[in-house]
Amino acid sequence: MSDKLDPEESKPTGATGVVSALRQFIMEGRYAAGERLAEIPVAEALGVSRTPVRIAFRTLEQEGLLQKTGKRGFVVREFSEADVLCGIEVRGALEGLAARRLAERGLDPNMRTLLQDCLHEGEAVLAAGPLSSALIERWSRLNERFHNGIVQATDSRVIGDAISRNNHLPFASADSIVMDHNALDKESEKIRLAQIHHRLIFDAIERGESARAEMLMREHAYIGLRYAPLFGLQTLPGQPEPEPPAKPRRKVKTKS
Amino acid sequence: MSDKLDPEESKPTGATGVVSALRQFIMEGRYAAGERLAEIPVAEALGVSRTPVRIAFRTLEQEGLLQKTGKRGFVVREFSEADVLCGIEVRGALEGLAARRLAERGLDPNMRTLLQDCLHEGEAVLAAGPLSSALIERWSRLNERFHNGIVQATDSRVIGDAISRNNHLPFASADSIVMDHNALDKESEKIRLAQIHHRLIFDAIERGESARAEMLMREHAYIGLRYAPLFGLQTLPGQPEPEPPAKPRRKVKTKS
DNA sequence: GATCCAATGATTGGATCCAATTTTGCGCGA
DNA sequence: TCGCGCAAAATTGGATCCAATCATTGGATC
Repeated sequence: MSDKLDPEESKPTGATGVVSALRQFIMEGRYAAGERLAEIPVAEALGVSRTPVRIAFRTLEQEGLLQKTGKRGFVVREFSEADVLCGIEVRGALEGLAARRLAERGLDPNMRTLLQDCLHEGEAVLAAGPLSSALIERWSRLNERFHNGIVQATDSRVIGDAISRNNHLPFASADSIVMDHNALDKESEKIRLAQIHHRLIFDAIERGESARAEMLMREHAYIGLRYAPLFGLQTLPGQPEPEPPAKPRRKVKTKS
Repeated sequence: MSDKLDPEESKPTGATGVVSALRQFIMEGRYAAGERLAEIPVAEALGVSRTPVRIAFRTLEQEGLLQKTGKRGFVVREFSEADVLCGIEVRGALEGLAARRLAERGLDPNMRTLLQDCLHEGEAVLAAGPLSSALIERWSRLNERFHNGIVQATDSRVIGDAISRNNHLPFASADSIVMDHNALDKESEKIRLAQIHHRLIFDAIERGESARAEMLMREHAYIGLRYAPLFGLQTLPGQPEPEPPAKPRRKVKTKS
């Protein structure tokens, strides 16, 4: 409750609290990419002892946000544009796998109604007039339920765990689609398209069209990145590069 | 050096040593699936203090080998047959993604020679007469180099990290193909087929046939599991189930 | 006899202390 | 002036100690 955004006063509760506090600090840029993190300063900044910080460092290393540097210490990992694309493609591959399996094994009634609820909720959001922050919040929740639902409908936690770990990367989660609250009209187009994707994915799953379900889900993952230029949106909030039109950068031709 | 398999005498060096020791204990079944692990007994068994054990528990939890139980303590996670299949499919999806990207972006000369070396080495292993444990070891190494090479040729560590994390599951790594040292003739057939897969994958990558490279890599992942009955081998070493011939277990039909 | 409450034991989480290793800084010599 | 080496400080890893919380068992009461 008290670990919101107080500068130096928030004592995170427990080691998990330290992990989430550090995650937040890294995402906010308070610990810049490439910066070295030592245990003692971080412990003092958070008002805890070194022990939970040490555990948190290892956890964040496994999550991929920190990186061992040489023999001693950790640095905040920096992510390139290629990393962002890879993270999104990994999510597409894994969620696509889940969708395919679901299409092959069939949808149980509970999951069917859950997904349909998400579709109806999506229609409601789109019908509710011009996009607002509250509507984005509603969309975000239903989007999360839709994606989580498909993943959890798998009969094993293995895929879900892999997706969760990938989602620890700050840009790779399905919830990081809508960003620009200043271009709501353009974001609205993106949500409209995402809703169409959801309908098509549900439809393909229900019909048992597993290959189509997989491919639609993989394409759906690109919606936050590759679709942005379609609507006059920037790819990444911080970086102004709108997308080089065509990069035929094949490094080496097959020597025939 | 000293942490091999001495019952109660091996002091693992460092926290990472504790992690690998526990991993080994879990794989060997010394800590059975579902068994609860407490810090103090494990620390005493390993001859270290509780601190590295605590860190190791968190690490193994992230890796998926341990699981929080209620409010207190960890249990060794148990994996179903569905989990095994999922782990293999996840690897196929991710390595397939890597192969596709590699086919699309082109192969740089170093990687090309590395992969070709693996192919030549594979031919040499197959030409070296009847399969032996030493040859299996050679195959295992080249197989690892081949798979790692394709993954690391990606221009981002994100896919490789995801695969590494998946490979922490004891059954999901590409190196867990060959198991049965008592049916070497049959395993030899599997290696022969895997070598063909490798050649085809390399060929598809080199020709830029990205979709084909991806699909071949995904299929290749099944070789340890789905291909076993083809050669009269058991699917899993411990479990005698050779594969139910056909399971049309679609749970719910689409109500048309 | 059963159920609920309390007390004690067990176990985990955090803090501090100690040792080991690495890094940095300063001085001396070439 | 540059490089090498030694020493000191900083930082990390491990061990132990203390507090807090959860579980189990025993007793008492209904």
